[in-house]
Amino acid sequence: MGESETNAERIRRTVGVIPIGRVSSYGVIADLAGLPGRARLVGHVLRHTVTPSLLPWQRVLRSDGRLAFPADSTPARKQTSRLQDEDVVVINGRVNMQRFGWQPDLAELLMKLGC
DNA sequence: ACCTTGACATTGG
DNA sequence: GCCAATGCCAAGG
Repeated sequence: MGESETNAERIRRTVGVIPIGRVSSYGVIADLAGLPGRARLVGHVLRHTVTPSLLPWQRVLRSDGRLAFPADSTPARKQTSRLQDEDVVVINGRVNMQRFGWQPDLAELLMKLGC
């Protein structure tokens, strides 16, 4: 029968495509996953993902480049650490999207997603 | 089934 | 740049 892939699965798959050393945003991931306007769902899915270590969740930021976690919270520090490990510069809980922001060509993404 | 909470985005003051 | 209002909708209570 038809596609039985859940929204959560599509979102996790899309997040997994963000290259090392680059970052994206909740809104962009939602769009690329075929769920326009549902950025909040992306955050929800990441928050409830049981195996976060298998996903590059640290590369997903707010549209303005700020981390979604409260500044100086434990998760924020962990995310910052993981980003710096891949040479992404984080200053004041924020990444320069102009420099590290990444957004694939839609056709290219669909290829990678196996469509 | 209703209400509140969120790892959000966009627009308008 | 900051704040409020809206739209969004799955999960938890």
